[in-house]
Amino acid sequence: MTHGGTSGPLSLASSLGSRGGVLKRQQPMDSGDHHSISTAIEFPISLNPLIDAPMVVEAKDEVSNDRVVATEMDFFSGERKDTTSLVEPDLDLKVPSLTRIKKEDLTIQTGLHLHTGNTGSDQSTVDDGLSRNEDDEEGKNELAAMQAELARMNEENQKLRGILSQVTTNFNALQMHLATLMQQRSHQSHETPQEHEAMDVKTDAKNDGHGGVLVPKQFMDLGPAVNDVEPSNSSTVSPDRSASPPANVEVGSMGYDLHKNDGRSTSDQTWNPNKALKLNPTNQAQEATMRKARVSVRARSEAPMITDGCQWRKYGQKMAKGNPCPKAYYRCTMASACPVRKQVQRCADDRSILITTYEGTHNHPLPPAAMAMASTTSAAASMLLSGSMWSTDGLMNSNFPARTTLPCSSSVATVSASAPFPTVTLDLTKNPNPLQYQRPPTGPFSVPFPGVSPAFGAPPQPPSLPQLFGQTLLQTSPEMAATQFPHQKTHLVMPSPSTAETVKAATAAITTDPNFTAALAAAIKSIIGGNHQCFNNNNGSSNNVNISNITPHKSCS
DNA sequence: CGTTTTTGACCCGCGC
DNA sequence: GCGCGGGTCAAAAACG
Repeated sequence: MTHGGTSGPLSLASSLGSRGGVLKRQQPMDSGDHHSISTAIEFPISLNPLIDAPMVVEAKDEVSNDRVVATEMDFFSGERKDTTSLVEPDLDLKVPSLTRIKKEDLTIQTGLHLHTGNTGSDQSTVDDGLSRNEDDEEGKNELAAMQAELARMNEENQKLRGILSQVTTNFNALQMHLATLMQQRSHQSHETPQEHEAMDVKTDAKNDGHGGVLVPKQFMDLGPAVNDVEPSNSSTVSPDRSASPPANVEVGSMGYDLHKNDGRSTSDQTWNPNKALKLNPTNQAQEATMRKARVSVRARSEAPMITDGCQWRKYGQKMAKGNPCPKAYYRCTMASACPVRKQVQRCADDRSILITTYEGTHNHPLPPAAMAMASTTSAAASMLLSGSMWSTDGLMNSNFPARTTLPCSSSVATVSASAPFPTVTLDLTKNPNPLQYQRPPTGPFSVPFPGVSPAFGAPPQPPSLPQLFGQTLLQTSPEMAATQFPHQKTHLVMPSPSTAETVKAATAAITTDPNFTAALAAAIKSIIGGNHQCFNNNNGSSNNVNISNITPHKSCS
């Protein structure tokens, strides 16, 4: 199970601040017959209502580092199965079932010295009255110490209850909010279909279990839910790739073939866009266009494929007309029936440029390293959605030139009406002033970034999409726009390079910079947001990418 | 032995 | 209707 939830783990750090770190308290270990017991209670808070994992309170023997006791808490029932009564008999923690507990968010360690009863062979050799009296004295002192410790533990438990109460309150508030949204959705069910779709996106974005990425329900809400009708041969899915989509993720008619059963591997069994389209003929054109919405990434890479954090299976290869390099077709295998595909092809004019085109939206939780792609597809959806605004400006019409720049003064984007599919092209191969993107003193290749390979900077390591796009959230509905402007093609092109080396360095630098991802996302959104704003350097960032001098480029076939 | 890749065949949309 | 090209399927081969 991947942790996450739309809002991510609820940090309890602030609520613990008043304790000044007391929650993480540990007494020094004793030697001999005293074992230091530390109890760690770990709290990850997930808002995913599908997750109902019990909290586990563990007590560890820090001498042997073995787990000696474990307490399992069922938050729903409040039931506790434990052997930790010696440590804290009054522990009575209740957390709603929708709350999940995890390590990183809260660690409560309590040191407790317990007499094991095994005094050791050397101690057993002492057998005079004085020693017994001393032992009695020691025993009383130890008992008093234990009682004091228990009292202190009780006090700490009170504080823990307070924390959990706060967690519960937060959860209830979020649950109320969700219920409100659902209620609003039901109230709007009588409104126009477009409004309904928009509501779907909003609601699902909060409830998709995508580990913080709000992925629009692109291509997913046009058919039966996957938990209503499962593929008949799902048992053939391999274990590591058979992770079912979240139960509330609807895998619609878009490519989900519920009838095919030829014993082939998962994706082959379940994906058949042609059959899927036939399931709902009235939406054929719309769905076809939707699925064709694409995000294309141009990046210099010697590697055969960009590292984007997802698992892919190659299902085809074709020689494309006008390009001596074959085009490879990949399908996401991180979950069964994931509709996401990508095409990888080298540029005919510059073989060092790798063109990766993504299509679709994942129907499963994504690892942090893979969130960028989902964000990218969402960004593409935003682009397409904003096409309506271009349309109102008169940009999108039958006389639209094959390649046109947006009216922004700096040629922010080019739009191609010749493209068969709505495609957003991000060109990361060009850069006029690479030095500005380097990050002294650590340099461009040592920037820590979640999900980024440490070896990223070492050529010929391919750039990774997490570095390229970060984890930006773009919450839009792609359906309408994709159908409205099926021939829309937008290019975001970095300015021209000076040398190959500087371009490589710049690419590596900007793509390792989280600020770049934010800047890029903001740029995309500003383009498509219809306000036609030029990209500005973000004052708050030292490594923002200046993409204001975007120029059209010669696209590779 | 299960999974992935390869690769020729097939399907479909589009233009003529 | 036919041919072309893009995209996908699926059997076989390769791989680990």
